[in-house]
Amino acid sequence: MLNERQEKLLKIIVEDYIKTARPIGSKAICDSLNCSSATVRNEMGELENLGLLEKMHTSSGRVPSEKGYRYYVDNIMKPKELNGEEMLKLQTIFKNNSLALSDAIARSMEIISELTSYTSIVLGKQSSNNKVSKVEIVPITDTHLIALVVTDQGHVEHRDVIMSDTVDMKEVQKTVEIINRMIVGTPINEVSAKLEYEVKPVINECIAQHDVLYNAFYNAFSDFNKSEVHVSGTSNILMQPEFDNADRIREIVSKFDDKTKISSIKEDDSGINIYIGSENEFDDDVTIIKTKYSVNGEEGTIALIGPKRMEYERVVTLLEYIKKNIEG
Amino acid sequence: MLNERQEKLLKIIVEDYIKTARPIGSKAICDSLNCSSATVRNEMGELENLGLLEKMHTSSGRVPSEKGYRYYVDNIMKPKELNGEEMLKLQTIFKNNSLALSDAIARSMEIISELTSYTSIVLGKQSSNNKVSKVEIVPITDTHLIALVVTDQGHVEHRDVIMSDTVDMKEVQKTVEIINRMIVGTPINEVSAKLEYEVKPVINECIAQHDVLYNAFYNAFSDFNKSEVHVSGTSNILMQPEFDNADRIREIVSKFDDKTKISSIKEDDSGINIYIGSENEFDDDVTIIKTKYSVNGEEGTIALIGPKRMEYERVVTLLEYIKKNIEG
DNA sequence: TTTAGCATTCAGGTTTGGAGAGTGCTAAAG
DNA sequence: CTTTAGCACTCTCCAAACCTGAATGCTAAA
Repeated sequence: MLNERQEKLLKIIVEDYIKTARPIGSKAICDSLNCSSATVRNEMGELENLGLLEKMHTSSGRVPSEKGYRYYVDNIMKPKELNGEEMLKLQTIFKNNSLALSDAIARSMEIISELTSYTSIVLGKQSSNNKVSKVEIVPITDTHLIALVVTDQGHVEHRDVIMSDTVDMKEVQKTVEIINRMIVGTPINEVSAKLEYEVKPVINECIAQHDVLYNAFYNAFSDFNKSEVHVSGTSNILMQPEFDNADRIREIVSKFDDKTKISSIKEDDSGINIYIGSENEFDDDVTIIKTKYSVNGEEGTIALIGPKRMEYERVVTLLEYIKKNIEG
Repeated sequence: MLNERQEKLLKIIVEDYIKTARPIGSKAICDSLNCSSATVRNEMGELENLGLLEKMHTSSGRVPSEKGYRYYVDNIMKPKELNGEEMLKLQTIFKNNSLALSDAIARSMEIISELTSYTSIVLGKQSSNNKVSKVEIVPITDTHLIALVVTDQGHVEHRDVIMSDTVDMKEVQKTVEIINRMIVGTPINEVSAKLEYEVKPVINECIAQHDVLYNAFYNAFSDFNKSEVHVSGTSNILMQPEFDNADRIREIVSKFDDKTKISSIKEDDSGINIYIGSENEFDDDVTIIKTKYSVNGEEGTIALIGPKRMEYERVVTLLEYIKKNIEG
C-alpha cells in the first residue's frame, strides 16, 4: 500500500509527534529523508489523501490520524527492549514473593503508570471458575457472626451476619456443615443456583433461623463476581499536553471516577489489544492498551490509558513483560 | 466584637458568596440591610479592616477571607435541618441491614458527595484495639495455604502462604494451634511484639518449616494497621468555579491520587472539625470538614473536601447525621 | 450617622496588526 | 517523470490598544 519512502515518512511523523506533541512541518523532515521540503510536502499530501495524516488548519504541520496510528501500530512499529531502569523497578516487585499476587499486580501497574506517565488500570478477579474449597463461620458476639468462604484458588470472601435473636450455635454449625457438604467443589458461577434450588430446601427444613443464615451465605457468594478495580495515576494522563483545557480535564476525571465505566474495559483475546481513539468506548482522545492475564484460574485485565500519541512500542513491551511475570 | 449590623452584613456576604461564587458589591446588599450602598460600603470597609473581608482588586466586590469564614462558622451559622431528598437517600442505606458496616459508610459518603458536589473521603479501620478472635488455615494445594485471622469486631484478613517444599499438614495444624493458644484475646497492636518474642521461639523449636509459616502470619497481622482509603467524587470538587484553571485542577487531582497525602487527614477530637484554607495541610484553597466515628472498637474518619466557599451549615448537618447513624 | 455624587480603578471582552510557520501551486531543472 | 525553488496565501499566536461596566473611596451636604 505505501512505498518505502512514505512508510519511512509516516514513521518519522508518528514518532516525532509522540515525542513533541507538535504538528510536524515539512522542513523538519527533509534532512532525515534526504530530499527537499517540497518533496516532503508532496508525499505528505499523498498520505493525507490516504487518510493517514491530518492538518489542524490549512497551514499547520501534519499530525497522524487514527488511521495513521493504526497503520503505524500494525505495520511499522517494532518491539523494543526494556531499559535498565524499567527492568530494575519491576523485577524487585516480582522477586519479592511475600506479596500476594493481586498486590504484586497492582503495585507493578502503579510503577508502570509512573514510568510512562499514563494511567493504569487493573481489573481483577473474575474468578467465576474457582471452586468452593471451604465454608466457615466465626462467632463474634451472640448476634454477630462472620461467614467465610475460601475457593480452591485462594480467593477469600467474608460477610457479616447479624441475627435478630440470639443465635443458637448448634444451628449455625449445622448450617455450615450442610453447606460445606453440598457446595464444596462447585464452581462459583453455579453456586447461586445450587444454593437456591438444592440447599435452601434442606436448610428450611431443619434450621430455625434459616432466612438470615441463608441470606448471609447467599450474599457472600454473589460478591465473588464483583470485580475489583484499581486505577492508578489518574493525574498522570492529565499532564499530557492534549489535555490542557479545564473542561476536558474535568470530563476525563469524571470518567475515571465512574467505576462502572472503567469496568466496561474488558479484555478481548489473550494478546495485547490496542484501541486507538474512537476504537475504544472510553474516550475518543485516548488510546487504551490492554491485555488479559490468567493464572491459577484467576483472570483479570491490565490496561494503560494514555493519549493517542502514546509510546506504543514501549508500552506494548512493558505490558508483555508484566503479563509474562504474572503468569509465571 | 461585631455589632449587629456588621454581623448581619457578614452573614449575607458569606451566604451569598457561597451561592454565587461572585464577589458581592454594596448595591446588592442595601435592600436586605435597609440602608444605602454608601453605608454598606462604610461597614464593608470596617469589616475589611478587621480582616474578615477581602477584595480581589481595588474595584471588585468583597469576598470573605479565611478569618471571615472562621467567624461565620464559629459565631453566625446555625445547624440546618436535612431536607426530604437527603433524608430519603441516606435512610435507605442505613435501613438496609444486609450491608456490612464499612460498605454502608462508604456508600453513604458516596451519596453525600453526589448530594453536595464535594469530594468525600473515608479513612477506615484503624482497628488497633480489636482483639484476635480466631486464626485459621485452609489448604489449597500441596504448597499453597491461606492464613485467615478474624478479630472480635469482625475484621478479617487473609494471606497467601507459599511453601517451597511440600508442606506437612500436621505441622501447619500444630502451628495454628500454638498461635491460637497464645494470641487469641490479644489486642492487634500488641500482636507483633507477642509473635516475635513469645510465639517465635516456641515455633522455632517444634516446627520444621517455621520460617515460612511464621512470616505468613506475621504479615497478616501487620496489615491490620494499613488503613483503608476511599475517595469518592474527585471530579465533583473540580466543577466548582474556583478550580477553573487546568494547572490548578491537575494539582488537586494529583493530591487526590496520593493516598498517603489523603491518609494524613486524621481526626482531631470526636466532634465535627472544620479546617478552612490554610488551616488544613491538604490544600490552601479548600475546606475540609471531618469527624471521627467509633463503633465496636472500629475507628475511622469521614470527611468532605470542598471549596472554602462550602455550604457549611448543610455539610455539618449531613456529617452529624451520618455519624449518628454509624454509631447507632 | 447616613446619604448622594463623582472621579477613579480594574477585570474582561473585543479589535487590530504584525510575526512566524507551514502549505499548495507553478514553473523550471534534473 | 521526479524533484526542487520560489512565491502567494492561510492561519495561529501574541501583544497592544481600546471600551464597557461594576465597584470602590472620598467628600460634602442632609
